[in-house]
Amino acid sequence: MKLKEDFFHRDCLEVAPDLIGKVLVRVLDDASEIRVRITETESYRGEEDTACHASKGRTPRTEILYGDSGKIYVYLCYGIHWLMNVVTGENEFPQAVLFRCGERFNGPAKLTKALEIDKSFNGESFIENERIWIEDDGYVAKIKTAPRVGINYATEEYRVKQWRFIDKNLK
DNA sequence: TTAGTGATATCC
DNA sequence: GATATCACTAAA
Repeated sequence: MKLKEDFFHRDCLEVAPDLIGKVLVRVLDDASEIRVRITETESYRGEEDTACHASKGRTPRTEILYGDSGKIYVYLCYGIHWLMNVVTGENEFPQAVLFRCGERFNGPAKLTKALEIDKSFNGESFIENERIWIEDDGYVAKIKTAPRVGINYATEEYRVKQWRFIDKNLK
């Protein structure tokens, strides 16, 4: 069953753990299909979250975070790596969930590389998309939380937040 | 531990 | 126009 907009139209702190165990389906240009179970996500929530890209205000890049839930936010990190997020929650409230890790893949950039994600996906949606979507196959994950990683620039208050979600059954 | 890489934001 | 920054990876 494909996830609909309802699923994404909630607070990212609800969506992120719910995405654990879901299946990310990607159809490549040659029509081959890749299915990856999501094992790790992180929430980035609001302008007051100093780890969130939107914390410095609304810019052309972060504009999408203020937009419709279910949209894909892809951005280039360190000049090499594409990281993929999905926008969640209400319009005008910038928040997103980062896909950090999937089954067989450790690391957000390996994930996007394997799935051949690039900036052409930025602004696309997971809802009613022919190239990429997310399915619920009934698998129920055991969720464990942890502090987010790679956000040393954030303030102490937000560095310690347990906004990283991992499937305890794997790892 | 460090180099590589390039879009973005921020400073002229 | 210039430069500092960055939610990473691979090689050593």
